[in-house]
Amino acid sequence: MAVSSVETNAEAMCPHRLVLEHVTSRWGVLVLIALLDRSYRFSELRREIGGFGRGVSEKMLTQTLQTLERDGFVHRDAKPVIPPRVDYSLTDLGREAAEQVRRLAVWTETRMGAVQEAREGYDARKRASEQE
Amino acid sequence: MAVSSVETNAEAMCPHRLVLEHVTSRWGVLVLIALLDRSYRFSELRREIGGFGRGVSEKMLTQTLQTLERDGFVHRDAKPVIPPRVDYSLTDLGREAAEQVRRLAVWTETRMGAVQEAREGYDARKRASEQE
DNA sequence: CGGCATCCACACAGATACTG
DNA sequence: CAGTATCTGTGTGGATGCCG
Repeated sequence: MAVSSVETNAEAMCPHRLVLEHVTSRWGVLVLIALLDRSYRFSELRREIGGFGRGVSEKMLTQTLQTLERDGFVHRDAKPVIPPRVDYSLTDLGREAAEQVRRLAVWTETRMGAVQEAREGYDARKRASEQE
Repeated sequence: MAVSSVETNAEAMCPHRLVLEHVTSRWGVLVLIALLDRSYRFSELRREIGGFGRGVSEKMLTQTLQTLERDGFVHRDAKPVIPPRVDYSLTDLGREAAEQVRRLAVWTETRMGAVQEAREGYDARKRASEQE
């Protein structure tokens, strides 16, 4: 069973581009950054990531974690207890990736002002040309 | 008109997370990296990105470029000639982002071996547990 | 609790056809 | 050439039910 059909189709692509897509995927980014702080349990992680606005669905988080685990970025520690307890953490490989991703995220935050400004200019120019 | 409805819905999110999604989006990543080398024309960029496997659809490239332009990462230079000629290049802001993204892409390439290894282990363990 | 399987709705990606 | 408009397949994600 393939993780998802989009990947099955893309199996012919250069493999590193696929890994890059996993790391930069919508939820992959957030999972990696969260796990950089500490290990998380499944539901904990879900709350952390979806702490505001829209959250991850259970299905998407599962899928994201499985993909990242398969690529060797995330370690899954399932403890055979009742009730079940599963902890997710970064591997060394995953930590390297996560640090790069976090750097990008931090940069984004510091540059938000410039982005906002650019958007206002863009929108203004667009409005002006529409009602000429 | 919003760029896309997913963004309209996410308008309530922390804005920097949206920008991060633009930068790390499927085609955004590739566009930024390509433009780091030099400026490209529309079709040129399309060929460069889809040079193998699957490419970008015209629509998605348009959409990606418009989003990145609005965020102030990409500069669009449309020359009023026949036939039309439009050149895309990075702004200073976009160059900063693109360099981060490229670093991540390069890291991914150098680490492909480890990822492949991790995957084989994962798949082997999975097969073993399935047919127990 | 931490999943997996299924169904369903819908947004999005992509192909196609068309325009300035 | 560089788009826009439109249509359709598919991926995404919610809801639900079930299991270890």
